[in-house]
Amino acid sequence: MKRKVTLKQIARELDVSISTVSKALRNSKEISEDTRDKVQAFAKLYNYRPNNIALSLKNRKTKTIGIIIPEIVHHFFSKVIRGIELIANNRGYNVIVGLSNESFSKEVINMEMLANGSIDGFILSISKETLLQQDYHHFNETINQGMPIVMFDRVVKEINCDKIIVDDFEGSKSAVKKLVSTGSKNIAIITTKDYVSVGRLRTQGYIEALEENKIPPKANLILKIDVELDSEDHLEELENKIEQFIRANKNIDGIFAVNELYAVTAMKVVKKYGMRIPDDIQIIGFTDGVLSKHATPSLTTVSQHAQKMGEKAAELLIDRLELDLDNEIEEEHYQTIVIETELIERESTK
Amino acid sequence: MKRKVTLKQIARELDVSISTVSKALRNSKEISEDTRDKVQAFAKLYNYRPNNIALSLKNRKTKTIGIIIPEIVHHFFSKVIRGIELIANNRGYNVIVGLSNESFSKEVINMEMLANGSIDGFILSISKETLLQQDYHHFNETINQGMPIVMFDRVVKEINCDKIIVDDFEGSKSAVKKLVSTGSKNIAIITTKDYVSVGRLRTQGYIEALEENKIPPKANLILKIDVELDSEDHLEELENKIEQFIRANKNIDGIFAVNELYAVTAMKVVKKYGMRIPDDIQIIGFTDGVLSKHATPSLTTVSQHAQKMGEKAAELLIDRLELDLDNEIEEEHYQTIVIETELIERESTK
DNA sequence: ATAATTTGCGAAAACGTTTTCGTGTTGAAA
DNA sequence: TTTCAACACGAAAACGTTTTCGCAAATTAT
Repeated sequence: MKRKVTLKQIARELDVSISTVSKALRNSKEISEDTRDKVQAFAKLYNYRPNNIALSLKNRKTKTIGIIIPEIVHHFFSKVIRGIELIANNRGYNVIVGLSNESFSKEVINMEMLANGSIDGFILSISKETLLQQDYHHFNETINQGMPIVMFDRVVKEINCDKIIVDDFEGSKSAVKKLVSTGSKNIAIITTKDYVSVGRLRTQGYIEALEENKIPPKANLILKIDVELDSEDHLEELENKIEQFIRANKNIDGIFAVNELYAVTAMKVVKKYGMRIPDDIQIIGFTDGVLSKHATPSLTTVSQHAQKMGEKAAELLIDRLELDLDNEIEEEHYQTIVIETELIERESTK
Repeated sequence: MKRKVTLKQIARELDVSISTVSKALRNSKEISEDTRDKVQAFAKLYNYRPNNIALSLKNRKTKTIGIIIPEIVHHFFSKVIRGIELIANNRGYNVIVGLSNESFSKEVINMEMLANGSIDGFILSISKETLLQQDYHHFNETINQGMPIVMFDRVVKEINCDKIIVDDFEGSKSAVKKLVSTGSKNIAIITTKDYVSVGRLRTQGYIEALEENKIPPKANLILKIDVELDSEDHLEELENKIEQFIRANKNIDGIFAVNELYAVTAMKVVKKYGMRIPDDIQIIGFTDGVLSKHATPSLTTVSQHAQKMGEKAAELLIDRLELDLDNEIEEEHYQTIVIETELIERESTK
């Protein structure tokens, strides 16, 4: 087992100084051709690679991006990561992932762990618990220490930073409009409680779409699910809630669900009651995940372009990181980029 | 914007030496109670946190694990990551993720990037292209440099390292046995080409289960899919292949598919042909992902306990990392841990 | 009062780089 | 022959830690 070779070892072996080795490897003109060749040959032979940690310390930047997300076993988030990783890698950055697991304290701890020099900046989506408690001090502290943050999807207006969001409002509106235009009269929405910003926005889009079509929204057609039921362990309970809801409103002929899970669960219930999709009832979901694509019938859905969100987030962050280097004048101009949604029509709508 | 405070700054501010500050913060007995309190108060006030990079350089370990996987938008892999992250975090490690995207060169580049000091060890699953080319030099080089590797799921016997695998052979055998015992006579398998080790093993399990039940395996009931068709872009082609296969073998009354995608696609085709599941034909998949759970009918499947695989991998790696510290005697005793599979029975079987 | 010990702290090295500055040697110009 | 520039290289600082060692002052033991 040969350990990694360092400049010092090469220097000793070749009987020159460390600085000479370093310069020779970087093709400095200061070094004679002779020594340069000799050093480079030796370095190649022993497969020398500069130590990243030492470079990070010296340069005071790590070329690493920290990602904090609530959950990784999730089509949307993993697609975002893929987008981030793609861009990051192309631009010479690595990606380090922390999971908050929807918990406030894990989010804080994870961020503190990474903020102490391990990374150059964050890309994150806020945990539900944090949104609920509305405690954002850790974001501000991080930013105040000069570490940029880019938030995506679950963002919050209280924090001043770059943001990538999906147009939840318009996306949801277009989905509901589609239901209206294809003949649904009693359109229900299955959404989250309001403190989840994306849920709230999608609910608003639903209401506005109805109003624009002169359909008065009815409170009993709005089902707000508690986020606790989102996890895979509470599938049954979720199903029960939706079943009750549908049984209590037999006249529903269109459902807009704010995520995939709600949509497929609704579909299951609807099928159980013998209603035909899309003839008797149309369904549209949000997030173009693997469930929508492979459901039977396949699910019409609002695509969020998750991967593009990740790519944009990475670009924004890296741009800011590399801009900070030159312009030490802090360009405190934060952007919020809206990624357009797209209605992907499949079999669950007419 | 206040930059992160360092020992040096605290020292200057309090008019003591850097070493005094360092010792005071670590509650060294060398330092008087007076100075200790003073330093600690000051550090707390300015929210001092030691710089991870400096620590990494000094200690020559980063407390970071590198993960290389072929694809992150994949239920199995993201569950593994979740398991790794869980254990890693509990034991004070971070996790840095690289994606090979099933490509040999990206795998090599990613590993080289991380191996230069950024991480203490690897957890990885080999890309299909690497398996195809059978070029494993990068693994050996990494190991030779004293950086431990733990492989999971897609492993290879040529490399000497810790491994976590699923019992593909037994898992597949038990699935096929289940089909036999519930009355299927003509059982087909939809699998991958043989160079994907897990595909090969599952095919072997299928054959052995048949033989143990005195059913002669028939070549025409074995469909080997080219991995190129696995991506989401080739769904149609995959579906066509499976459709042809089923049409050519109308007597099939049981299907064992070596992954979720093949299983749900087969299900789709079967339903299209008006066959009832499980009455006319039973289906079992492999990998307990979100598709199996939410398919209609829900899919009986062989669960691989992906999260547990990740946890075990992380434990194995960290154990070795922390053992190396004390015992500089290299305990070159590598383990291969087999995670038992579990047949999760749902609606697609009798 | 002297010797021995303890106490409290600082200097410096080390981890692996890059880079600035200084310096001795060489060759050419004066 | 003297003067100067070019050349080729080394020493040292810096990034932020931890830790070993040394040393003066204070305290205790003789």
